[in-house]
Amino acid sequence: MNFSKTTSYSLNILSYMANHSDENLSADFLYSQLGIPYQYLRQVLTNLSKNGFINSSRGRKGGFELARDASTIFIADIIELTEGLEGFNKCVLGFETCPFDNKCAIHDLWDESRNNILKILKETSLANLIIKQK
Amino acid sequence: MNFSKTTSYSLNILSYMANHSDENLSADFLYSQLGIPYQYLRQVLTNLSKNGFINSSRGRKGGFELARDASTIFIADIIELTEGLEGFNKCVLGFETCPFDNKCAIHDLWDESRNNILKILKETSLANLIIKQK
DNA sequence: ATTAAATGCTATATAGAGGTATCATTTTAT
DNA sequence: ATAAAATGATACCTCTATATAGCATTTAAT
Ligand code: SF4
Ligand code: SF4
Repeated sequence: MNFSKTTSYSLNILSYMANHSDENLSADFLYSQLGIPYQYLRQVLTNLSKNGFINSSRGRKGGFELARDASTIFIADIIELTEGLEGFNKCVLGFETCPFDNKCAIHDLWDESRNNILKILKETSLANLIIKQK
Repeated sequence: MNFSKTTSYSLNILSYMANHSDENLSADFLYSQLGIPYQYLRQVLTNLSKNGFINSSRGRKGGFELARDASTIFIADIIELTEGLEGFNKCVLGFETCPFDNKCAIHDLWDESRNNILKILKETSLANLIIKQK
């Protein structure tokens, strides 16, 4: 009942970048700032780059930066990339076909909570996120 | 962002049992009713048995049944056993130490949603769950 | 007593997420 | 030109959740 590490890493990286826009950040530097294992960090950066969240520049003085304005990148977009949002559409009890006649006692309550969360994820951008960052 | 299969299987099994209390259900029969891989089902049943959720009887006509009244077994108890509830206490972005000065824009909203879910899980018993079962 | 039907136990296999290691390529500083 | 500092690409390792297999033990029916 949590996002994957890859998702968390991605959110971590992007929110950091949003707070340091206009700066070109190398994997080496990001490694020193965030606690993400270096080689895995590299892979995540490649993934974010290939999918249009960040731009990369090679060679000495190369690095990464946000590809678009932080206000246009939403948390849900990132999660969609890293692990998908399908989980939010599944039965909480994990049933493929619901065995209950109408609905079980938990169905609607769960649905509501889940929709609340989805709403948050879809409406919160990286720009919203960093407003109060140190 | 979902419960583990083991959690879902456990919930599946126990809610079925709650709806068939007083009946002694064999692994073989449960296998025919629920879609859980047989050998894994056996392991999950053993786990539930060892942890006091169900009682087992061996030999011919053996099987499993709820160890206590369905109204005393809460969803949260089951999840606590199978995967723990620690996930509900973690930062949504997966940060070990929060990099934000006060809170990020998502913190409180997330907290609220998460508490709602926890509340549901803690207040809903197997008895509540099956009220409308087929 | 014997057999069949059940759980108890435990070893092993599989798949996927997470993590590591290397070499190739590009760019900049000297 | 050469070396250094960076990303691109890819192969492999490891760990855990999930799944499979088989033998041991218990109980009930005959
Ligand atoms: S009613 Fe309950 S069991 Fe059925 S799909 Fe909804 S949450 Fe799942
Ligand atoms: S403020 Fe945001 S980043 Fe910090 S702990 Fe809360 S959710 Fe995580």
